[in-house]
Amino acid sequence: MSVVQSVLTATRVLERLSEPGLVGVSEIARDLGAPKSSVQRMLLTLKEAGWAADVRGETTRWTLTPKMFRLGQHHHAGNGLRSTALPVMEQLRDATRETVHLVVQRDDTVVVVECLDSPQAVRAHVDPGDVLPLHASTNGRALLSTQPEQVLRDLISKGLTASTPSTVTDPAAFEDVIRRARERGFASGEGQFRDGVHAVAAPIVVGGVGIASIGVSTPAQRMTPELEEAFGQYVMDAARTIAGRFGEDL
Amino acid sequence: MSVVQSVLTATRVLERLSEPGLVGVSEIARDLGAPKSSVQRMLLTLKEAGWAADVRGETTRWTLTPKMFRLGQHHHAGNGLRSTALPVMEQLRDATRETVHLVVQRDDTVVVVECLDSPQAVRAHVDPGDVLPLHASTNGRALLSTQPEQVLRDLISKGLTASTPSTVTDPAAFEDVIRRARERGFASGEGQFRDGVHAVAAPIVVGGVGIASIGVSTPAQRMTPELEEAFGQYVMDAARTIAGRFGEDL
DNA sequence: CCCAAACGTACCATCCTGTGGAACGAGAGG
DNA sequence: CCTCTCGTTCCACAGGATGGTACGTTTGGG
Repeated sequence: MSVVQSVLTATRVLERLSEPGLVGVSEIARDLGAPKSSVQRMLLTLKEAGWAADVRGETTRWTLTPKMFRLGQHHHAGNGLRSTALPVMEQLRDATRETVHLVVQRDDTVVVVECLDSPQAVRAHVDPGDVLPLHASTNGRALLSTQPEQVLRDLISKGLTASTPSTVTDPAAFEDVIRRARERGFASGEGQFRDGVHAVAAPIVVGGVGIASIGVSTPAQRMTPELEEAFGQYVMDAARTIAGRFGEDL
Repeated sequence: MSVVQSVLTATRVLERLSEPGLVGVSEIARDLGAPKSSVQRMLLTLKEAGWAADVRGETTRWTLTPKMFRLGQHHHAGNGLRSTALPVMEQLRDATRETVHLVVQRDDTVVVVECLDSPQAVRAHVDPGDVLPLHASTNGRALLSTQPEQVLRDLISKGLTASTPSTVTDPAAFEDVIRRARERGFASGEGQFRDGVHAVAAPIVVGGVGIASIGVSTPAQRMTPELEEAFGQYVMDAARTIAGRFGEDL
């Protein structure tokens, strides 16, 4: 089995970098028993790829960027989480008799991980793998509501494109939407991404980080303020349950 | 700036793998615009290095191992956590007037991330970077108490080596120690790693995973059962505070 | 005060390693 | 039966990765 040597080296460097504290080129080289120049090149490469960052002081030290953390969380969210979430999603679907979906964030979008269809004839649906805009999907807003103000501002400054005539694109109005979601603990919206669909969603928060979101979608005509509130409680419960169970499998 | 090409490819493959769902060689190759054979070799390499795993069914699919998640957590714990923990550690030191330290786990050991010395003349001390055995340090036991039984059994089956005459090495006795720590919410021990040092420690649990441990070490002669109980409450409070604040920085 | 050692960085000839096209066997589907 | 796609293997070539070496600084011991 032939294997790419430099990648093996790269992984060893990454492992070393994951250790607490900042390290210099020479120290890594010593630990790995590799030539300094090779390690130096490796670090520059990893920096280029966005995995390592150099902290330039009197002497250059290296550390990992949050990329590893993000990718790890992201993967875990999409895979480990799916099996954890499924039973809860089934409960939620049976309780609401509406379509239930689970999404994770990817950059400025959300990716649908799983979708359980409502048993009713008229129902909302998205396919696993579908990509929705972060700002124009209820699940995306639920995720946004867990994130620092700065992230929100960055997103807004990129411009909020409309997916339907109802999509909220005004910065101030959008901030209100997110603020409301923070207060209630769940997000809600009608026709933001697709006309005629009303959704309610809550973020799944693990370790203070919103790693995924679970939501319920209904045809807009079936939705009432009372139902919205009730579904809100349901999705929050479901999100908490999933978050609680999640992470027990290392 | 010269850069290792293959590593750039590797990172692109890893990023693709972090997406939810399993993927095949061809799909990755298509997404990346790279030759199938290159991707295939890359995947074998990543498997060899422990980052990717192949799920062999009728058609081979690939996914990430938990390695990325673990390294990411580990790094975050050692760095992001340090700044989060410092103020809490200072409080804890001032409240107890004893040495306070923060450790993270690495395999079957714990690594000291930070140590704030007691203001008293006679005091315990460890240096940041010091490596202690998981089973013979109170912080290690605190971490162990958060982990599945299987991990505990694995550790015991490797044999518990004694660091001092007092180190608990008997499997049954050790299981009792961990069980006690689970019940109380913190671990306590005297002279397990160094004679004359009595420590109390609580795990910092984020998302169900014990990512670090915070402890108080005193010279054994200063310790009393009442103090142990009081310090236990202190470290648990500190651990909870840190866990709560942690993770808010993406 | 100077020398030695350790740091991060840069260069470059050599050689080895990664490349990617091509081909294979196996299934799936029409 | 043919075709398309899957994962997998092979190999000659070429170009990139290698690591010894050297340089400019900074530290700290003598």
